[in-house]
Amino acid sequence: MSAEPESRGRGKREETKASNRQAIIDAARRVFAELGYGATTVRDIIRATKLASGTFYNYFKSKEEVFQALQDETALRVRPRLRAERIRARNFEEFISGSFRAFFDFVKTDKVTFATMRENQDLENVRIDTPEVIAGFDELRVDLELAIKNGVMPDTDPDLLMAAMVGVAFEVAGHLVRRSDLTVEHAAKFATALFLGGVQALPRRSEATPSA
Amino acid sequence: MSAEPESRGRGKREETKASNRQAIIDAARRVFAELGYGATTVRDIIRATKLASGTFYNYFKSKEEVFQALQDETALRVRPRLRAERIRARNFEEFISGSFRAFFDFVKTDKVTFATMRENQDLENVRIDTPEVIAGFDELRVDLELAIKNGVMPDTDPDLLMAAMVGVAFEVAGHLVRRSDLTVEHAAKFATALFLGGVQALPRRSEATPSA
DNA sequence: GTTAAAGTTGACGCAGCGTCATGAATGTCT
DNA sequence: AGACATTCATGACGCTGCGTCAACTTTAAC
Repeated sequence: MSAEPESRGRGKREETKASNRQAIIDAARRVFAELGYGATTVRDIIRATKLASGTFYNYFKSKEEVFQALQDETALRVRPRLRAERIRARNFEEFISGSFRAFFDFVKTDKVTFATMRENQDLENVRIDTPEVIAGFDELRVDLELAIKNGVMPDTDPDLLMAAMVGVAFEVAGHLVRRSDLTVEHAAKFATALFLGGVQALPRRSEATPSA
Repeated sequence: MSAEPESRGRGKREETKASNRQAIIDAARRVFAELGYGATTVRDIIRATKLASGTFYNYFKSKEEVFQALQDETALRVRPRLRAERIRARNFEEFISGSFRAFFDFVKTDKVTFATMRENQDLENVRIDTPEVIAGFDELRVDLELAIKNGVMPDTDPDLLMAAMVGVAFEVAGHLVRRSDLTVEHAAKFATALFLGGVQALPRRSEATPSA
């Protein structure tokens, strides 16, 4: 009666704590997907689990917080892919096209997650502003700044460029999910071409920005 | 005891109907701005009015629906401006730059509306998918298709181009609201340059798309 | 002035919210 | 091993918002 298969030496306490938390997150994912974020109640989530209602609040303050946890899980899966693409890139073109391709690829294969993440059957949506997601955006901006410093890219406003890439990525991804005739390949080519062609024409910081 | 100042010959019935509806919408605008969309309840809205709770449901099905009405009011103000800019445009450059400038201009002068529209103090956001807004997007797409037909623009996927413009517009607008050092002028120049430069490089439909 | 239609009102039943006293399970110390 | 302390699950509780509906009031029609 020894040698538990569970990860080494964690006390039973931590054990169930982790498993309860995960149970709630998993239930939440299922319920959000089924009812949509707006229509889901904390009670719906906890009912989809073996736990009692009070227990929910030992782990999360609200359904928003569970949703954030889901977002973070997702971002945690996507970020490394994007990172890898960008590190692998040997020039600016690969940097851009790799990023878009990786993101669109994720979106297409993981439609459900993206759909739940982006919009629900109602009009309710949730801002994608969890720490993990913000960190992902920041990573992109830092890399853009690096590209500028290395002279691979014109010295333009990296904030705006990041915003533009994010905007295009998400909005095009929306079409990618909805339109069946649209391939990842095509979407990525489109976005890449737009930015490669456009970046050269962007206003340089020395010209237009008043300073900070 | 005659000659009411109110618009001609409308019965008293229609009169109060319109005024009640507007009272609810106005109250909603105030309350959303104060509490944020997520935290606001139908009761909060109706309490900010002289009406009884039941009356709310004679005019709207839910707070979502009032919000949509607000969105539509906003879109109704923005659309004509965008339309005007595009009609005035004598070439593709003016088409693009006019659109962005008009939109950013609206956003900057009407920060509150845009902020309430886009995000609330919580993480909650609402999808901007009301009929009026969609119609605005469609208008843009139709104009893009026209530009393609006229040979002013390469024959690329107008859906994706529209998505890209919308994505950039909204995401950059977000920065415009937050960053005080960012001018409408700069943001518009940025977005315009990106698209003018980028569009030329976009994949043509004859090359890449398999068809419909 | 009478009657019909339309619209307003607030009380009602129902459901979800977040809390908290209770008790069970786990860890600790001797 | 047993006794005590700690941590945590539980579900009932009070509260608030939801959407409905029967009763009433106001306007329109004749």
